[in-house]
Formats: sequence, structure tokens, C-alpha cells
Amino acid sequence: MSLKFALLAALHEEPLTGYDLNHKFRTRLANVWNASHQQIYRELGKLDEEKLVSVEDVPQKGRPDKRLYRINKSGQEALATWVNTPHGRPPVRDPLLVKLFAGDLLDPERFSQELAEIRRGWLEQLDYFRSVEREHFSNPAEMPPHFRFQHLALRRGILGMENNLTWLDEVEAMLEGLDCTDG
Amino acid sequence: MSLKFALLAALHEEPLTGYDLNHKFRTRLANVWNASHQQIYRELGKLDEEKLVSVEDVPQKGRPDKRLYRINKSGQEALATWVNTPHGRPPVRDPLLVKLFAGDLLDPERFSQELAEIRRGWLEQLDYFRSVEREHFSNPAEMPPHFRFQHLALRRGILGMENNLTWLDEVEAMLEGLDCTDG
DNA sequence: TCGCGCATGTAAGTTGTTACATGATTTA
DNA sequence: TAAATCATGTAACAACTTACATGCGCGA
Repeated sequence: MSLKFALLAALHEEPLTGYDLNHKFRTRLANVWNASHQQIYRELGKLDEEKLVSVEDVPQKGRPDKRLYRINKSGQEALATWVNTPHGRPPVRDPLLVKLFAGDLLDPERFSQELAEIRRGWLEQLDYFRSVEREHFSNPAEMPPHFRFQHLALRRGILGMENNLTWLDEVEAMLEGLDCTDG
Repeated sequence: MSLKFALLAALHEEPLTGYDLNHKFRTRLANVWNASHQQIYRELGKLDEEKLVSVEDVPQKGRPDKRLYRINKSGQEALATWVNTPHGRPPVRDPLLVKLFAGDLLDPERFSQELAEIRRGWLEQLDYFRSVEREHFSNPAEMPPHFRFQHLALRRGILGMENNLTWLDEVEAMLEGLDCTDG
């Protein structure tokens, strides 16, 4: 149900095409909401049907027409209502933790490799978030409220990734400890 | 696809009923995997069909029979294979961050209340995780590997909640800052 | 010329949610 | 006597994933 509002929130900033939204979801919204392009296009269709957005077809040469989506009055209202109603926290579903829960079945070498890969991914994500913070949110005190809220969302991504990496250190320290007692 | 393996991982510890599994999912597995009882019962049926578990019907007086699920050899193998294959990280989908992204639409008072409620929930969860750590994982160095892996999964929950609360402080500090400039 | 970026979608299948359904036992 | 715990499910719907489908322009 919330993808709808994630889209409206993205469009609340600026009119975008499905393609642009897809890009935004995997960059600036990476720590906020995840959606595949198929989901996005389908949901945009529904938003159009529900008249929460308007669509402008922008002809292009040698490419499919762009379909530029714009949030309208009803969309704004729906979004405003939604952001002001409480929602539970998202469900936790993490395969990595399932693996640890059955940790005695893990092959130490393969698992170390998986952890290395995970670390790489988290570091990359953290670097990206930090670069966004540097470029767009360098002096929070002077930013307009709108930006400061978005900065907080970004901060969560940054703190979260830092925290993930701290935890990974604990995990790898533990695994090394096991090696020593075995060998 | 992973609920299946979350169930197998839970059954890998000990034989359980659907009811027990449901309980386990919202306590010890709270930071690992989320599932409703409907999903659990359905998936247990499938695991039975696939012959990855065996079922023992335990008659009871005045209550429906217990159905006790036990992981079998095939189940163990399937689980071992799964834990040793890499998986991407879980998708991020957080309505709270969507709200911040459209933060200019937030009603300050309602949002403060929602944050207070969220803080309460996170604190409660953190307390629970800490109590588990105190009771079951008090001296990590002397635990058998099996327990130490599970401790790491728990640590993620603890660090994650602490991190959430740190972030919440940032959020509330920011909101108070806005109040001051307004008033 | 090969792959990437741009730009849009459909179809089928799996997973997850919400509502419905029952009923005895224990605890406050 | 009301609520929580024990104990199992079905049915309908909504959300999400994976695979399929197309095709031009541009840079290496």
C-alpha cells in the first residue's frame, strides 16, 4: 500500500517519468523505499486511474515517448493525509540473520566470502550516502525545513550503514576467534 | 522463498508446532524474520508436501491436536545448501522515511506523537533483546559455536535498536530546532 | 559491433496481508 | 465474566518478483 505514497512523495518534489523514478528509487531513495521498474510502471498506471497524478506525453525522436507524471491537488491531499497517519514499522526479513541462526551449518570459507561481498556493498552504499550529504546537505542549520527532513532520512541511511559495518567487525572477529580455537 | 528456510532454521534447533513457531518468530526471531501465523501454517504444509519435514500429530484433550514438525535429513540438506549460497540484502521499505521525504507536509504535533510511539516500540524491543542476551549469552567466549552465531544475530538486533534510538534523538533535536525558529 | 543508457511495458507466478472461522482452558 | 493463551486453519486479495519483450542512440 505504501509504494503508492512513496511515488507520490517522490513526485511531490518534481514531475518525473517512470524511468526517472526508477533511478531515484535506487539512488536517493535507496534507504527509504525499494521498487522494481515493473512495480513502478504498474503503480503509476493506478495513480493515473485514481486521478492522483496527471500525465503528459512527451514525444521523442527515436525513442518511446516519455510519460511525465505530475502530482495533482488530490494527490497532494492524499499524500498529506497519509504522512499524518501512524504506520507500524516495516517487517524484518534478513536472510543473512537466518543463516547465522543456523550458523553451525555454515561453511566458514564461503561465509567469509559472502561477508566480504556484503561489506563491499555496504561500504559502497555508505560512500554514496556520504557523497550526497557532502554535496547537498553540508550545512544543515541553514537549510529550509523541507531539506532538513530529507537530510534526516539520509542520516538514517548513513548511521544504519555505519552500524552495519560495526556489527560486521564483531562478526568477523568472532569467526577469527573460532579459527584459532580450531587450529 | 526464504520463509521456507527461516522455518527450517527454526526447526533445526528443535521440533516445534506452528503455534510455537509463530511465537518464536515474534520473540527470538524478531530481528531475523517476520511471518504471520497464516503464512507459517501454509508454508509448513508445503514443507510437509516437499518431504523436508515430518509431522507428528499429538492428540490433546479439549484442544485441536498439536501438529509437531520435525526437520528431516532432506530438510537439513536443503537448509545447509541454502545457508551456503549467497543472497542479496533485503529490500528497504520504510514508511517513516517516506514521511520524512515529504516532511513539509507533516503536522508537527502528530508527528511528534508518532515518533514517541516509535521510540516506545524500539525501547521495548531493545529491552527484550538485552534481556535475552543477559539470560542466554552472558559469557560469549565460553559458548559453543552454535550459540555464538545466534548471539551475533541477536547483537545485530541490539546494535540496530541502539542505532535507531540515536537517530531518533537527531530527529527530535531537529524538530525542536524548527519550533524555536518558528516561535 | 557490443554493451550501456534511455524508455516503456505485459504476463505469470510467488509471497504476504487481511478478514474470517472455531473453541476449550487458564488467569485476573 | 472477560480477556489472554493455546491451537489450528481457509479464502480472498494485494504486493512483489522474475521472465519476457522491444528498439534506438551513443561511446569504446
